[in-house]
Parts: sequence; C-alpha cells; structure tokens
Amino acid sequence: MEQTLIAGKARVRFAPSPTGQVHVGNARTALFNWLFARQQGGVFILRIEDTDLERSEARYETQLIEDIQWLGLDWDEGPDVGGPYPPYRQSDKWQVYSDYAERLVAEGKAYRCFCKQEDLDRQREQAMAQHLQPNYPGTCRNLDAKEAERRRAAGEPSAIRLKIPEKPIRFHDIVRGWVEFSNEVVSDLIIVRSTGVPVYNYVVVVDDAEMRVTHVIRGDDHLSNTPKQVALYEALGWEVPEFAHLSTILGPDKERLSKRHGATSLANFREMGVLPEALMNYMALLGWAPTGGEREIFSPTELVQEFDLARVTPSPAVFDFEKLYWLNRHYIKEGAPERIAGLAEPFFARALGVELTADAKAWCAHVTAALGHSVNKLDELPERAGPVLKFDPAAALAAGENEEVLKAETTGKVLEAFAAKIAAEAEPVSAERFKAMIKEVQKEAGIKGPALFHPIRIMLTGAQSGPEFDKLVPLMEEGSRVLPGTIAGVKQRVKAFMEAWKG
RNA sequence: GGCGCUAUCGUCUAGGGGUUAGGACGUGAGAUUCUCAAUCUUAAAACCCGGGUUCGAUUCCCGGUAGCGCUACCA
Repeated sequence: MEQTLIAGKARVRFAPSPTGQVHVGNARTALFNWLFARQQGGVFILRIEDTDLERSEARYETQLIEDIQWLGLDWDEGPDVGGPYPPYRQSDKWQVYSDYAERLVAEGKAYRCFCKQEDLDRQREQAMAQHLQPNYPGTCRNLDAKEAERRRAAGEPSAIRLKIPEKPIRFHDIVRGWVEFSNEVVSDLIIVRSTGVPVYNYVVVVDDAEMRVTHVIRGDDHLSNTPKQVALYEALGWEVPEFAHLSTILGPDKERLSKRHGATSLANFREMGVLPEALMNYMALLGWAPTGGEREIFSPTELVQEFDLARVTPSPAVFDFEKLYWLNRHYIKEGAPERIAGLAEPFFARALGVELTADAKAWCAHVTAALGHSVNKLDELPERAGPVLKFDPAAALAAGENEEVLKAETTGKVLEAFAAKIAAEAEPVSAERFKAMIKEVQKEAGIKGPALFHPIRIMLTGAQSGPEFDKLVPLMEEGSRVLPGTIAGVKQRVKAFMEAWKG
C-alpha cells in the first residue's frame, strides 16, 4: 500500500455498525466528520461496520442511510454510492485481514498464541488482585517460530497476537493534544481469534488505512484503544492518521445519554417534529462554539464555513432538550411556510384520524401558519390547535377551571347577548364581524375585559385561555367547510354550547 | 484494581496571569394581550478542592476528589 495519506486531501469516515437506530451521539460524530470534510474540500466516507454479525441486520443499514440523509449529510463514498476503495461494508473482507495478519507473523511483528481462555482469565484475575495492570503475560511471545508452526500443524488452536514494541506510544489528537501511553499498559492484543475472525481494533486499522483515511474523528470511548491501533499502523508500516476524539454526550443525570433518557435517536427526533437543521445546529453547539462564543444560530452552510475541529471542547456535554426546542422554534418560524406545513400534515392526519383532502391540507397549512410559531416541535401542533380541532360543550361546562367564570353573575348576560347576535349572522362568520359583535355586546351590556372575553372564549373553545379570536374564527369556519363533521364552525359551537348551558 | 480523558452560572459555552469573568437555553420580574403561548426588556446565577510558581492565579505546574471511558479470542 502506498503512503499517500496526509499530503493529499482530507479523507474522513463515519463507520457505524448497523445494529439499530442512529443515536444522537453517533449522529454528532457523523456531523463533525461531515463538517470537517466539507469545509476542507475533502472526502466524506460512509462505511458500514458489520463485523458483528450477530447484532447486524441489513434492514438497519437502509434505516441508517435514511436517517443520516434526513439530517442533511451526504457522502462521497459509501456502500450505496461506491468509491475507489471498496468494499464499504466489512463483510466478506476476511481474506484481506488474514493476509495482513500472516504478513505480520512472517515479519515477527505478531505471533501465534496457544494460551487457553481459562489460563488467561486466571492470570488476569491474579494481576488485578495484586493491583497490577492485567496485561497478557507474554507466554507465547517468544515461542520458537518452528515450534509454533509445529503445534499449529498438529491442529492446536491459536490466535494471532500483535507484539507491542517496548517504547511509549504517542499520538496526536486534534481536540486533546499529544497523548502518551506507556507500553507497560498496552497489552499484546489478539488481532485474529483462534476461529480466524479478526478483531475490531485490527479491522478498523486495516479499513481506515486501505481507504486512505487521514483523520479519524470518533467518540472518545475509543481513546484508550488508540495506542493499540497506532502500534498496528506502525507494525504494518503505514502512516498514522490524525485523531480527534469527541467527548461523550450525557443525559441530565450526567450518565451516558441513552434510550432511557427519552427520544435520542434521529428517527425519534424526526417523529417528534424536530427539524433537521435545528438538530444539526444544536448538535454542532455540543462541544463546539465559534470564536467569541456569542453566536448560536448557524445554518448548515454557515456551519461548514465556521466550524473548526481545533476548537472542539474535550469535556463531556449534557444534552439539553430545552435548548434544542428553542432552536427548533426558531427554525419553525424561519422555515418556508409550505415546507413546515408539509411536515406538519402527518401530525394533523393522525390527530384527526382522517385522510386529508387537498382542501383539508390547505386548511392544516393555515392552522400551522397561524399557531405553529409558538410550538417546540411539530407534534405539539394538534394540541396547540386543540381549541379549533376539538369542541365539547359538556366538558367545558364541567371543567373545574372554568367554574369561576361560568358562575360569575355577568356571564349569562354575555352568553345570551352574544349567542343572539351570532344566530342572526350569515355564514361564514368573519374575524372582523366576530370582533365587532363582541364590541357591540360590550357596549350594550356594559361588560368588558375578562368578564366579557372569557365566557365567549369558553363557549367557542371550551377554555378561558388560548390563541386570539382573530386566528381562531377563520380557522373554525374554514375547518367546518373542508372537514364537516370533524371541525365545528362558529355558529354550530355557539348553538350547541347554549343548548348545553340551558339544559 | 490499573491506565487514560475531563472539570467556568442548573445546562451549553466564551475567555484567559491583573476582566464589572462575556453570550445562549432555562428560571424570576416587567412590558404587551381578554387569556395562554410566542415576543421584547430586565434580574439572579459560575471559575471543584489543596498545594506550588508568581508582585498577582479562575487561567500555568503538581496532588486530591469526582464523572466518564478503556482494560476481552466485544464493537
């Protein structure tokens, strides 16, 4: 393999295993790789790490690709688009791994190990009991090559171990600086199991080197494994790449963020109605801040320009849903109305339990435009629009929070007067007419402020607080036209409420 | 147990040998509105502890503590 690493353009990779949904931690790793590649004019590679055959499933790979694309990332090489260094999926590459391993054995940089699992376990326990580093004691390290070959030929099972050289291992990390490990604490690791299956730490090195990866950007759970990998690069005579180990994302309890903290996969966020650009913006801010640290809002394009791997913080970060929602509100407000409405549609369809006609879709778009700006995430829209979507006079009259307003002495007068006016009104009732009628009641009955508005509000929506009538009335009228039987109109509401009120 | 990484408001962070330690989310107050949400204004809120180095450390060094990770014929 030629040495064409660092001199050429940056090549980075995101290498997830297809074992389930893409988690925010991994998504953030993917994002930082992508930002780095795009800003350097480099290459972003997607590699599927499916060596863990038991846990990997093909359908997860499709899911995974969809999820990352939803976030807004694209890649130049990958299992779906190909590239100059295939395969981009690890299965069926075992021959390559085994060839390199044999080469290491032939060169004396690795050796066959015949130790039994029970012995290794025992030695490990002993070392720990004596407060020592539980390293492989080196039993087979200096076995005579001919002797080893004889035992192998005789059918004795053996694994292949890398010989860790007797010198400290240093490597450079873009976010942490130089990191050094004493060789005393790095054990001769198995690179190929006695079953012939290569081990992860070995496989990544071969894959990264074969794909000419120049910058390994990954989670910091790999930091302690890096010296082993560096030793492998060196044994194989390959140039060691730059590393960048990203800190862990924690939950509010400072534990590693996981399902138990709620929605944490890309699919979860999408289903909640979090916009991809909001999530991208938020994830970028977890561990990175621009110079000055005062700007918070970054479009994907701006992130590509401003992002700086060297400015990434090494300390772990707690995932703050509130801040994500704040950004999401911002992007819901800023987004093209047609796009936001399109994204909101499924939430209405589900809440209403009906197929949406073209007219109904247009109506949903109006609801979204009128009420969507105050919502944290799109799935809250039906609830926000509850005053329009739902109508239940009996429940409104029974609600404890309405009690005080309903039994106020002026309430009956307001209700009667307003209902009479509405009854005489032609449909549809306009927002202007509605407001004018309230004014008239105010003048005629001499009642104003909350005593006037609250009863009318309860009559119309069932609650004494909610969005402005100017917004509600047109939506109710249009809704009753395009979704008759599902959405009640203004006159219908008033009539039904008065019947319930009297009865 | 060993080794590694980390440590600024509740949270995300900026900063850095002398600063009123800056911004944002959230929280409190006010404005606005019939009301809720949103919005605007405003306030409170932080350098983990102990030693050094220094005229001076939150900043540099060492130690401690805590959190996390790795320590496998897991990935």
